[in-house]
Amino acid sequence: MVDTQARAVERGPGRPREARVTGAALNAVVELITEQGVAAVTMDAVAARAGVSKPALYRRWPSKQALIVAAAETRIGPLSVPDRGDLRAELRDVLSSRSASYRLPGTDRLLAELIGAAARDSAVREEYAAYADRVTSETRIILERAQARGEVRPDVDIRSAATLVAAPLVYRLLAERDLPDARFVDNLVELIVRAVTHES
Amino acid sequence: MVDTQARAVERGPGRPREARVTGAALNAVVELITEQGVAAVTMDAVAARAGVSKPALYRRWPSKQALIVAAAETRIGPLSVPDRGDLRAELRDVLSSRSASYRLPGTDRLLAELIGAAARDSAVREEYAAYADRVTSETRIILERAQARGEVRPDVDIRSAATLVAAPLVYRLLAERDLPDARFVDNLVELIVRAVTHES
DNA sequence: CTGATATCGATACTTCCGGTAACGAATCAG
DNA sequence: CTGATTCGTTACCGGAAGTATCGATATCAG
Repeated sequence: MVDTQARAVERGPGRPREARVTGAALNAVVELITEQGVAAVTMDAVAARAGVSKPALYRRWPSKQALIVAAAETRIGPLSVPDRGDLRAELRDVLSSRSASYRLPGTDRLLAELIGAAARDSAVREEYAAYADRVTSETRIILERAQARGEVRPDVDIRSAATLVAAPLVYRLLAERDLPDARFVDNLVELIVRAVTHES
Repeated sequence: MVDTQARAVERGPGRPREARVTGAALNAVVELITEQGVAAVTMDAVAARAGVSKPALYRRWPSKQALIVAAAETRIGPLSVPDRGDLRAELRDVLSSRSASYRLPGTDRLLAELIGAAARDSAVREEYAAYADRVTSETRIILERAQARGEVRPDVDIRSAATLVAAPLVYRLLAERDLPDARFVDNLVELIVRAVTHES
């Protein structure tokens, strides 16, 4: 990840890492988790599926959990949030995009495993926190822009509101064990807009 | 849990289960997870800490994950929701109570492990789904009562709104890695009330 | 071209942990 | 008393995470 890119740039001595290995491994994780569930994701299975040796995996990621975090990031990365000058439209954009990611098969298990891994290992936890922050920052940006425009009431606490926007999709997926569909997104947008703006 | 109570009532032949074992095991799980983290919760460690044998654990819970689910339920069980005739007050009640539970040390790790375990094992998943449903039902009840009173707009979708209420606390705890404090609860209550009622 | 370095795949290994089996002792119902 | 089920103790099995070592290969510095 960061390590890989840095090494690819600085180009120290020795045989360079084969680019094929990294991609194949991340793919294998997603495939295994989608087809057979989290329990099937063993390092041996990932190595076999990717056509790669186990030590090659450990040269790239310090643990299985770190590998899973990296795989998750290929699925649910940060989004770009174009400024459309309209809170409702931007909320609909970001929530629709994210709910589409969440509806991909296997994403629920990937996310659940991510949370579990973060609880286990402190190194993974920090990486996960940074990732989560990156993911939620766009929501915060949308709200801040709208507040600057006067569309969002000045007394609204942006951080609380950002949590209110980001949380329901994940909760619907992981706690309520259901897919966040378009109707749910519509309902959320209306509720949130009413919560943070001056509309009646 | 259910199994234990049923057996304690029907009283079949044979040596009865020692009540001490169940409680000591659940305590040990919470203590271990709080003091040393999830990784320290091995069945051997739980047995040792509880002064109990490993087979005694497996006579009560079919797997380690089931044991953790049971331990979690002792921490974050369902709440009673007295009808106070006022949406804002009832929301404040339920969110304050729940955020107090979440602030107990170790609850974050317990919850994260719960989600991870649900992703791994289908039996645990169903048990967890039932538990989650129990937990969120009170929120739904509050909203339905308020809608019947006319306090909540008739066009509000109760299920979506219930998710909007239940999700932020957990999200703040697990994704944003921060404790849901009283100020956050206040902010949420105001945002949600504005979202679902006729107030401007 | 040469030597140093770091990768590759393959294999074997250690270690830890979840879960089970087998025991004798204890405690109930009938 | 008899049969059933629990208890704790101990030992064991199997799987999976992570490491070590190997010869072979690829790149860089000089």
